[in-house]
Parts: sequence; C-alpha cells; structure tokens
Amino acid sequence: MAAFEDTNGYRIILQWMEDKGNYPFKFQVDTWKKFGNGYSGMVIAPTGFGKTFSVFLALISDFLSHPERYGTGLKMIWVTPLRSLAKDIAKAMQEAMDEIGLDWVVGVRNGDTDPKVRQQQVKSMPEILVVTPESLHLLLAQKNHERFFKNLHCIAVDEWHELLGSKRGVMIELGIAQLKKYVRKLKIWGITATIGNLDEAMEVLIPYDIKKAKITAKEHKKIDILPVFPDEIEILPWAGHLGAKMADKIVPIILNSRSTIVFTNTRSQSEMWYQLLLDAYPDFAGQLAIHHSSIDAHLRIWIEENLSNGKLKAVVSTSSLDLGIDFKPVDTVIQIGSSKGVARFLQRAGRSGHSPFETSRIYCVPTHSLELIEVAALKEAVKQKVIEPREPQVLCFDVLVQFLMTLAVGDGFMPDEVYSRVKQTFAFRDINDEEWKGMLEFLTIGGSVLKSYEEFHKVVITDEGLYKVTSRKIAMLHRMNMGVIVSDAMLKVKFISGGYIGMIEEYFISRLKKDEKFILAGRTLEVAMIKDMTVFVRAASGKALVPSYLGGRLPLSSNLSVFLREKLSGALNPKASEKELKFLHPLLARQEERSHIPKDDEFLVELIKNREGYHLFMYPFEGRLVHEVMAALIAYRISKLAPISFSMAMNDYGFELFSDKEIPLNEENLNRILTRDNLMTDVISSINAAEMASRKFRDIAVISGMVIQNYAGKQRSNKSLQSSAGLIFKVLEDHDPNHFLVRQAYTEVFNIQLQEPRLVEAFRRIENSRIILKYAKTFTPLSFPIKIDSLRQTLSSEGLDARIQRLLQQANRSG
DNA sequence: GACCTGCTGCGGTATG
Repeated sequence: MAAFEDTNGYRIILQWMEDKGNYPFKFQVDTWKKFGNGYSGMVIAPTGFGKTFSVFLALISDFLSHPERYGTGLKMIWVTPLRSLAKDIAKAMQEAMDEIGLDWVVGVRNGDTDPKVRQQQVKSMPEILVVTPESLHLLLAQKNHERFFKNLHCIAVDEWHELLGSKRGVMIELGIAQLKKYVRKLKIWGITATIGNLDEAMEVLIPYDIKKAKITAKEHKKIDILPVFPDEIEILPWAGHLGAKMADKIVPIILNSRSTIVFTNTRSQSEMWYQLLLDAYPDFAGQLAIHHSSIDAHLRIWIEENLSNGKLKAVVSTSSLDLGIDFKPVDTVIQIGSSKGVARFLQRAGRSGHSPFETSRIYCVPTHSLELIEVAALKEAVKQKVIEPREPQVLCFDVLVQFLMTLAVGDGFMPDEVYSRVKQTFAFRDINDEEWKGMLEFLTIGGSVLKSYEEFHKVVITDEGLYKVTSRKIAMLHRMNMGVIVSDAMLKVKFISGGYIGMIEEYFISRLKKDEKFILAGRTLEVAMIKDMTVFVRAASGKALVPSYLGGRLPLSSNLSVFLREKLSGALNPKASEKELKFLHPLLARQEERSHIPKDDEFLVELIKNREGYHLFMYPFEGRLVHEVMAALIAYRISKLAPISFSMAMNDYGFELFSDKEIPLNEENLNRILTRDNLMTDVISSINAAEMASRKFRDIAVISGMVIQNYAGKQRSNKSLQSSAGLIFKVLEDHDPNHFLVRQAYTEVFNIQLQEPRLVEAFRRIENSRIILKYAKTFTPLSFPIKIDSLRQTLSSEGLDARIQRLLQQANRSG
C-alpha cells in the first residue's frame, strides 16, 4: 500500500473520491500528514463538504501506509449521535474498504444491531466499529472488555457540535477517559459544524496534553435566504404561529423545486401544515410526507429513503430531519416561523444544496408580521457569521454515577485510579474530594440518608478494594437503563387491524371526548379502545383534533436577540436591501406613532389602560424562557411597593403584567424595579425554586439509577416516575440538603431553567440603557401579540387562596 | 379586529 504514502496518498484518495462523485473536503497536504503523525484534533466544516468521509479516509490512509504498526482486531471507533447515521456511514466505509482492496470489516453496534451480530462482534471485533455514545458505554459495561481495545488506535466523534452541549457529550468525555486507560496513545478526532466556541469544543473533547490540530474549511457555504411575503401586510396576522394563509405562496415553491423539506417548530404544526398543503394542492397526495419524533420509526425510515431517492416532492418535518443522511435531491428548504437561532437556521438551510459547489436555498415564511424583522436579523447574523456557542455541561454527577456503575458492572474499578482519570475530563475538572467520596458512598450504601434501603446497596468492595457489582439483576437493570435521555411516557397508537402509527401524549387522549377524532402522521383516526398503554384506533374522516405534545420549547438564542434589537432599532429607516423592513413599514410606523420603537440603547416599557384594566408591557427581546422569569421577578418587585396581583403573558419579544388595579409604576421608581441589585435573591423569592428543582430531579434520579425506568421491556408511566423521584428528592432535601444530586438539581434549575447567566446579562444591558416609559390608550403592534397570548393561557402570580377570595367577591358582587 | 404551540436523541446478555 505504498501508494498511500504521504502526498501521493492524499492525491490518490482525492481522485478516488471525485471519481465516485463525492465532494472531498480538501485538506492541505501538510494537514493531511497530521492524521498520520499522531495528532488529535478537530475538523470544522459546514454540512455537505464531505468532511466525515474525508476524515475517515485520512485516518485510514495512515493505517494503510504503515500496516506493520497495527495488530489485529478493533483499530478505530467511530461515534455518531444517531443510529440512522451509523448505518449509512458504515456502508460507505465498507464500500471504500472493498474498493481499496482491504479485507477490513466495518461493524455497527447500537440498539438496532442484531443480537447474533452482537455476539459475533464480541468474539471477534471488526476493524472499525461505528457506535452511539450509549453503545460505547455498553461496551465498557461488559466483562473483560479491555481485550476489545488492545489494538485500538483512534476514536473519531462525528457531529460533535450535536453532542457537546448535552449530557451525551459528557458520556463521550468519560468514555474517552476510560479508553485512554487501555490505549495510552489514543488519537482523538472530532468533527463539527461551525459553532461559536470551537476552541472550547476541542478542549472539551481533547483535554489531554497531546499534539492537537484544528482544521477549518476555507471554502464557505453559499446560502440564499429568501423571505416569503404575502400580497398585503393585512394578510399577515399580528400574532399567531401557524401561518396558514401563506400556504398558497408555498405550493409554487414546492412545485418549482426538485424536492423540498418544510421545517416547522412543533409536531402539531407539522401535522397542520401537511393538511394545509394537501388542501391547497390536492395533487400532492402521495408525494408529500410528514416526519416527526412521534411518528413510527419504520414510516420515518421509509420517508427518509424516498427523500434520498427523490421519490417524494416534499416532507413536512420538525427538527427530526435537522441531522441525518445527505438528502441529495433536496434543493429547497422552507422554514415556517422563527428558526429561533442562527446555528439551527444554518443547519436547516444546509439540508438543501448538499455540496460545497451548490447554494443552499432557504425560504423563510413568517407566521406573524414581526417575524419579518427576524428574517432581516438572521440575514445580518449569517453575514457576520455570528453563530451560537454550545455550552458544555459540567459537573453532571448523575452521569458520573451512571458511568461508575458501568465500570462496576464491567470489571469493577479502583476508586483512586478512576478519580485521577475523571478529574482530567473537562466536565469534572472541578470535582472535589468530598463530592467524590459522596459518590462512592452513594454507590455502595446509597449515602447516609438512603442507607437503610437495601435496593441502593448496589456496589460491593472486594478485599482488594475493587468496586464491583456482583448481583446479576442489578447489572442487567443497569445495562437496560443506560443513557442520559429520559423520555416522557407516551401511549402507542396502533390500528386495531394491526400496524403501528406513532405515539401520543396520555393527557391528550384523556381529554378527547367520545366520538372526537384526532390526526397523527397525516391520518384521521378514531379511538376504538385503550389497553396497556396502547391506543387502538381505526381510520376515520371528517373534523379532527391535532394533538399537541408537551415538548421542550425552542428558546430564542441570545445571538439572534442581539440582531433582532438592532434591526428593530433602525427599522423605520431600513437599508435599501432590507425588503423585510420596508414591507413592515406601516406596522412599524404605527408602533412609533402610538408608542415608540426602541433604539439600540433603549429599553421600552409601555403602560396601557383600557376597559379591561391596567397592562404593563416590557420588551427585552430575550425569548420566552427568560421572559417567564423576568415577568415573575418584576411582578414580585412591584408587589413589594404595594399589594397587587398580576396575570402574566409573554412571547419571544416581551412580556405583559396585567392587573385590574392601577400599577404603581412611574419614571421615578422604574429604575429601582429594573435594577440588577439583589437580582437572584429576588428571583428566588418570586418563583418556587424547590418545586422546579424537584421536577428537574426526576431526570437526575433516572440517570443516576435511583429510579428505574425500564423493567424488562416495560416502561413506567410518567406519573409513577415523577412520584418516586419526588419522594426521594423530599427525603434528601430534608435530611441531606447538601447532597450532590440535590445540588445538581438546583444548579440545573438556575442554569437551564432560569438561564441565570443570560438573565444577569439582560439586566446589565437594561441598566445601561435609557428606559423609555410610554403611556398608550390602545394596544400597540408590539404589545398586541403578547396580549393575544395571554388570552390563551394565564399564569398567575397570586396565591391560589387570594385568587379564590377574589373570585368569591366578584361572584358576591354580581350576585 | 387581529388568535389558539411547544424539538431531538439512546438503550441487555452470560459461558463452556
């Protein structure tokens, strides 16, 4: 295989890829050599640059050049976050092997792998093994697993940006730390899309003091961002999210494209848009599909295949198609509503024109008028290449507990030796001795509080000091519950005649009245019966409800917020290129006339008095999540001035406090209400942190193995999980409030739920802004959408008692 | 008058 020596090998592989119609990511020759010279590192390029395959070939060429250096068996581990990616990359790798004429085997090991293949692999590992983070840990949970890695040379982590910010990323960090025990000179490579914190991303994956290289694509991905305007501004609703009226505008876009992905933000929205498109253009029947996480996996695979081979004209989807196989025929992407962030926007745009030579085309369809400003903001952010960072998770003790159990289930571990390795990871570099001691105690006797419960005595210490699981049952349950993804329990939906359709939330079905129909995967269904967590249905027709799911909310990224405020600030005098802002002019003019358009260094507060009562609006543009906390905080601070209770509403741009009493707010005290002083103390007083932590603790309890989710194929219901986790949380909080898992729950509440760093930053900005207080008689273009939101749901700051009292008084008065 | 939402991802097996 001398042909692969040095630069020659580089050229041959490039040629070979081009002959195959692939688009190689062109490493420089000196870069190419780094793969062979013992470097670790990070490769950064947009999707569609063939970076995955290029890295693979670069690593392989090293093996080929010096076959004598490598023994038999497993040489390379390839980690992908998705099972579906694993299948495809392994196939491509195997093809390459065959063509190069090397009899290496590429194996896949994950939940889809046939048990027979699994057994075979244990007997004789393939040369290259493609795994998920979870499967990697499952390997480490096997007895005598060290032998698998005897000749391991390198590990590559694909789509690292996807894993970095999550607990799955922490799993990778720990997995690599363990592999480094077996392979001292392990090469570690990460592959990532562009994100805001590339240096940190590399530091997290490779915190070790070894030769490192960062390799960035020079070529840039071309993107066409095309806003879709309605014929008149009146057609755009002032609030809302569906954007139904835009369907007629979208049909021709789909017809003029080869193949289109229509991205929506929620599962129910995708179901509705599927219907809207079919209604608008019935000939789409059979060429249109729908794809989201609650749809049966088989159906989703079928859709993905038909998207790849060009048989589908369009697919309406959620984030479920954000990642995945290259859908070559897709030349157009449509984003319905806000993409909420620059990185997600680029990711979705990159699904079309999937090659460095093609231009990605993405149409932005606003679902309400203010979203047009967001399009302008996105364009600017993309132009300036300001992409969100992925914040690495640190000190996730639940993941560490699980990892230690994994080792204990495998060959057992010596605490001091593991501790020194764990401390080298990015996630646990700040762990202290006390926390570590607590963790060991937790594994062996359940800690001081739970020690009287036998079930928490999982790990035994042998005479040699080895921490080990001896119970087969405990070992089995651990293997079955490995991973850090805690899913909500949902009901399966099956045809009574057979055939699985997807999943639905329990509460949606429970609220469904007799004879009411619902829609799933684009089909109208009626309930025949419910048995064993399964809803049996039959096909129906006519009016039907679209289920909603209690999913996570996509927060508006702070990057996008910055550009949003900037664009709004200059909205009345747009640049010639900003069609979006010109289109919005009538609406913006009205905002300026009735109230004010906040400039870059201003913070707008509106007080509106009308027949209903008194409304206070504030516009931080920090996204719903932050506004939720801010609204509670401001309500709390005002209520300290004078007893008053509010109902609250919010959207991504601002929030409302509403009261039937006059709000005691004026130019003088407004600064005090918006101060950064005592910020977190007031936040804690204004929310129920203990309740939030208790809810967060549910996931922690599952991941750390305190509450078992899967018992031999049976999944426990949501309620039962929550109640046992809640019980444990209460016991711990009462008797050991400093417990490392309790502390973690609070940290997660502050960092994730309350977004403390972002909140603090927002208040710092407000403090440095000029505060503009405006009184208005009617709702303004900015306030109206929030008011609409409050009609849907009202959160109340007042206690239940006070509220009942007031309702009673009202009732008495009117009676 | 304008409207009616809330993402994604994973996962058993031992031994002669």
